[in-house]
Amino acid sequence: MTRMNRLAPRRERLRAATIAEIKQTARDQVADGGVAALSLRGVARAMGMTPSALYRYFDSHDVLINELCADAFGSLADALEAAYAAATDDPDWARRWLLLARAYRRWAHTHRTEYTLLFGPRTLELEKSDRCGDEMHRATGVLFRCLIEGIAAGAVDPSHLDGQLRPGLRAQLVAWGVDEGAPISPAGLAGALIVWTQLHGFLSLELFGQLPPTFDDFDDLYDQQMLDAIVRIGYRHPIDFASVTAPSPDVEPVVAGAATATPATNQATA
Amino acid sequence: MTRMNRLAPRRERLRAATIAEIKQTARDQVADGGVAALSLRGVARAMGMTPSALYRYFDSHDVLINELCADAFGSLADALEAAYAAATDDPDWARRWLLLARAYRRWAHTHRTEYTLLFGPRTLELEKSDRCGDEMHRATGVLFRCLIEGIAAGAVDPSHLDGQLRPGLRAQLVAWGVDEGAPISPAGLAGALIVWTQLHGFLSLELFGQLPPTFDDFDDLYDQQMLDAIVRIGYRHPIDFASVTAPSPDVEPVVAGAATATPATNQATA
DNA sequence: TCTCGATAGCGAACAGTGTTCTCTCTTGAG
DNA sequence: CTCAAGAGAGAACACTGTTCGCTATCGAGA
Repeated sequence: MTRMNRLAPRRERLRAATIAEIKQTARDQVADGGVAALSLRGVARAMGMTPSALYRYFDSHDVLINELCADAFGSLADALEAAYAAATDDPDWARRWLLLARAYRRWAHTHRTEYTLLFGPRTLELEKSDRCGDEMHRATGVLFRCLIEGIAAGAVDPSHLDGQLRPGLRAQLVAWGVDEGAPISPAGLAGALIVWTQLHGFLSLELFGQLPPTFDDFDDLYDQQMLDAIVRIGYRHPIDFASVTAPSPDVEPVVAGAATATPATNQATA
Repeated sequence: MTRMNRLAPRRERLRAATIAEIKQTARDQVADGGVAALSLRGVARAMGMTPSALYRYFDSHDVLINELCADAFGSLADALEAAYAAATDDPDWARRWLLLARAYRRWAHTHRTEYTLLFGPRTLELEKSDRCGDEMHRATGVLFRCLIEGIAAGAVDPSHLDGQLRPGLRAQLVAWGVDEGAPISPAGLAGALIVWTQLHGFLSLELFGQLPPTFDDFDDLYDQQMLDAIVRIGYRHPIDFASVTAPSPDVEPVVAGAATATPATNQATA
């Protein structure tokens, strides 16, 4: 352990670089052809390696995929955190929410293959406390944080949902809130779940091609649903749907600029 | 062509039976192990056949899967149509909607593997006007019919959504309505899309294990979201959330009794 | 009743896959 | 300078989808 601090990392750096290259090659392979087209032999071939050599870095085909999932969730979480951070100075909470929701959708669009990887059916069981689950939790956490802050700041008042909660459901919500350490009423949690469900449902339908095919553009429909959703859970101020959606939705550099924030995950956004 | 009407079908009957057996065996194989576990060789092995013999009935592995998807959509559509038909005598439209929504969820639960098959990412491109797409359209059609009838009957008044529709979005909605032949306002279509998105989003999250894991039961949460959704799009009458959800949700035989309606698809529900 | 074309099925083969061995070379630390 | 740890190669095994050629059987027309 003399000057190992400098030299020992040498080998580990090479190893990390190889891992990164494998992952990137795998992502490319997934990009054209879907998850089913990801083959270890193909990755090895593209890298000029032997298939067996890959097993020095990944125990199996499935753990590679799992690792890609975790990276993708991390990338999504980074994008959302950056978008939310960039929007904190906006005094209009509805607009903050819309920017965050748009950031989510933009990530889903620019990382289509990763999105299908994440939100398609889980073919392989990922054990709890996995890195994959942690990163997912981090991503959804940003959404819930935004909603909770809106409620806490008084911009949203979900108390009218109270009457919808049967005793059993209320108890479940309370337990969940305690588990998450979220200082928020059961009605607020129910409202957050409504919005999260709406957002996820829309993107799932859109990206898997199950929205009306006659549409040639779902931007406005998405904005409308995301704003209506917060109205529904008790956003107190009137929203001018025409003006708030006016700024062209595809120029916002919110996500793009944040992709390289943490080097650990920016490979997934390349 | 003498009495071919009687005898020629003999061979075709055998062929149809073999096709049915192949599909059923394939479904079983998918049931434990996911889509990835469906192998033609495995099916052939289980049937005491040669892999190559299967190609007399299905051109390829992907075609088989596509056929299973179409069957599954057909089964879902049957279940929804039966549930909706069974609920038409209920004078309370909200309750009709809830029964239909529950039927959807029950189908998703009892046909978990089919559900993941249908709403996971499309690995293989299904060309338009495919039987798969037709059956899907039939299934979603029931949902939209219910919503449209609620609006037409005056139980739902979505006109407050009108202010949310920017001109471009309104035009798209109108065009879609014309394409579907749905005599309904753009606001009504937007409302129907909101509800459909909410329903799909919930089931997608629930069945793919992305709702809060601390919950031990999502029945009440589902009912709450489905009822809140119709309130949101303008259901005019007050809903007693406590009483309408009171009847135990898992005794309703709506779907089960209807599964054998059409022999063409009941194999998928077996 | 006999014959003939269509059909079902078999068996071998090819190319591809994940995975596991063993064996060799290089590299970095003592 | 030595030597263990790591990286990689290469062969092999069991499996996959798919194709091709062969052989029975079956049903319809003569």
